[in-house]
Amino acid sequence: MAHDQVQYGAIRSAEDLGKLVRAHRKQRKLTLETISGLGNLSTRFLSEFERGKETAELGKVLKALRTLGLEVVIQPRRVAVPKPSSSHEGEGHA
Amino acid sequence: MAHDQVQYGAIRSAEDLGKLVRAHRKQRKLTLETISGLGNLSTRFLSEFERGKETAELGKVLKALRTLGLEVVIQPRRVAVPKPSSSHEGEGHA
DNA sequence: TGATATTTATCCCGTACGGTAAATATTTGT
DNA sequence: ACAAATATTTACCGTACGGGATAAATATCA
Repeated sequence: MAHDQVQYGAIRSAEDLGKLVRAHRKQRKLTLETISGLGNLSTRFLSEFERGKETAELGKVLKALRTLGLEVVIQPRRVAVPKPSSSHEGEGHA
Repeated sequence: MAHDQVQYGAIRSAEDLGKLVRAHRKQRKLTLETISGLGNLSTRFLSEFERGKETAELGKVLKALRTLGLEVVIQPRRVAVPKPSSSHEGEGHA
């Protein structure tokens, strides 16, 4: 699989966030080093963050998101919408 | 002023996030201790987080948000929309 | 004012994170 | 497919701080 479509949307965990970020970055063909330079963040941090590090620091996470052109929106949780239809989601664990 | 309306929406900084969270919690008349119990988070952490601690850990931040019934949405940054009109925004620092 | 909520201080263990270089993994060209 | 080029991960080390428990100090509310 080369490039699935990035699934922007609600985040439940650090892992979710990391995966989304990595997908977004890859899609734009940017390297960790590039982001590192643009955002003044270490590649080490970025690497761990994208792999779902729970203990990544908030400030750096926000900076990484901004650097990548991503926006964080907070809103009252919506009542889980059913789901249109797709075959291979990737929900995984309950 | 007792309770302004909580401004859900885009987050730019840890401070923004903390303020939003605190406003949301207050609006629901919940105490730090209550959230602490529900989310298994220390009141110390919650207090610092709501006051904008940049170094708060991502995992705990997400947990706090969930516990408060808030949802995090990530999306490509929208091109800054003009602004309808209001008097006292609170932009502040450049 | 009394009750309730939030902040601060103290003690302390565990680890985030920045360089840097080496080890791996992934991508690309032919 | 294979090798070369490029990207990502991992190991080391040391400094610095996160955050848990708990109690005392403040602040806020009714």
